[in-house]
Amino acid sequence: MAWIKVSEALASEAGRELTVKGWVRTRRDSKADGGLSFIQLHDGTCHDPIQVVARGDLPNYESEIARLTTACAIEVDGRLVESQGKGQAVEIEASEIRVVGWVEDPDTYPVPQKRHTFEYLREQAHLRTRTNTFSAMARVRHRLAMGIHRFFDERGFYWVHTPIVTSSDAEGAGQMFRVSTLDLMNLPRKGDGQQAAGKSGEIDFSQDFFGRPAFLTVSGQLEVETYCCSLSRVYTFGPTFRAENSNTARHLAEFWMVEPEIAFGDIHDNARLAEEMLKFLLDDLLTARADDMAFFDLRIEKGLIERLRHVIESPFRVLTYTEAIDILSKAEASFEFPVAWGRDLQTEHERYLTEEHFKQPVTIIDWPKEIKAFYMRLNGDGKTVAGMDVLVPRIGEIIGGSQREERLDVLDARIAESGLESEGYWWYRDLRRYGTVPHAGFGLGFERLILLATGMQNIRDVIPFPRAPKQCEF
RNA sequence: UCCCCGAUAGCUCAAUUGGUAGAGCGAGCGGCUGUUAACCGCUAGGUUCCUGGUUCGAGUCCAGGUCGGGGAGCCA
Repeated sequence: MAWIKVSEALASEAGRELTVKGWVRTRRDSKADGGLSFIQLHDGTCHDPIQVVARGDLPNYESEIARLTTACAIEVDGRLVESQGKGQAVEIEASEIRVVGWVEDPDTYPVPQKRHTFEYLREQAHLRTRTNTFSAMARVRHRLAMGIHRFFDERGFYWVHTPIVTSSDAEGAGQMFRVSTLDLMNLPRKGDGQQAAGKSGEIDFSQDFFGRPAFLTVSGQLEVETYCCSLSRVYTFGPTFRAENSNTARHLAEFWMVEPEIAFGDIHDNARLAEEMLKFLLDDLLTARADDMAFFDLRIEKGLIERLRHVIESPFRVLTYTEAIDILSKAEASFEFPVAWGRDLQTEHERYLTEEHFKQPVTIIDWPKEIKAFYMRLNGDGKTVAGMDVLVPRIGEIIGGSQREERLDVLDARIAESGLESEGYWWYRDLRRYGTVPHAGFGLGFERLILLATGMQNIRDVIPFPRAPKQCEF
């Protein structure tokens, strides 16, 4: 008999002989018809389990089948039949059930079939994917990741594998994780040839693995710009690391980021690309994972699907920072932090704009240069730069991007203003020396996209093994 | 990093002024039923987060720590 996925079995016509393999969700027994058991079997290929009917006359019924508990792994041979009961169209009439793996102690199995808090399941990250929510999350995450590749591939973008280990500190913004093979108990010091613990003086990184300080990347942007200035349309998609001691439901120390970069494009092309991408991804997800999305809509956030459709169907509101400040200063809401031109927007301001004033995603462009990174293109007014933040309800900032400064003299001035050393950016400056071109790009926090798409509240629940301050189990 | 809250059975939570630690869910056994968030009965299950202190007596009060949650900052 052909071994098929549960998803395929559920979509098949009755009468088919088949084999399915998976894990028991529940077993219910009945004394009817000489005894039988109903087993809900799940293999992760779709949201719904399939019901297996095991008759009492199966040879191992008393010895094994009647002792199956949640999470036992089994193989089932049988025939797909129309279900006599309500709740499912088809079920499997088992002709043979083989137990592959038992659960050693059902009483202490960490994830029995009952409600659990997400906080508890986080401590059981190796088992939580056996629950409805986390298997749905895994399928949604996969679909969104594949959607990102498909979206860009269909539009002629090349996926560039920017390095994880880097010596440049991208924006000088985020705290970085150091990568080193030096002996922490005996660090080499500058000054003389002798190495001795406790000696004063700076650490001599020339003796480190790379011969210089190295870190985990906080962004692939600077590197991907080099490919953009040759391949025209590129993107990175990979893990990113921030050593910030931030403990919130929206931050991770290790997260995945999508960073497209387009040549011969400006801030408006950039904003359009961001909007088109988000809409494509959400629309594709609602179609391809309708089963899981219905679950999130029912159990995680009521009205989720309707809200996502609203995001897909209504144009994003694009406005300048100056306009945003104007709206906020006229707002009747009372803010904890003051609203004034030149100050960064606080979370409460972002939420007001996207949740209360516009009630849809908002793209804010043209920010004061003092509060944005050095590489953002200086506008004609000399006061603002072509930066861009996309804000969405409930999440806040989901995308941050900009048109890049392509003029070498302006870039050098901005590097100097920002107090950075221009030497480290020699290769970044070279892009402006040899065939410079207007270009733009943005970074999308992949896990924040998943929060938006699923209605989940905590970012640690939309990545398989979350890494955060004091959290690196598994 | 800052502010607030919390930690008691496998899980979620009770426990009055400091005085014998309980329930629901889950689990095991039995009953009933083409069951499906099943239902009914019985049973088992505890170093009350850690260290120290106050007290005749601490789950409860005090100090320090660890971990978790909510909010903020920073950001994606």
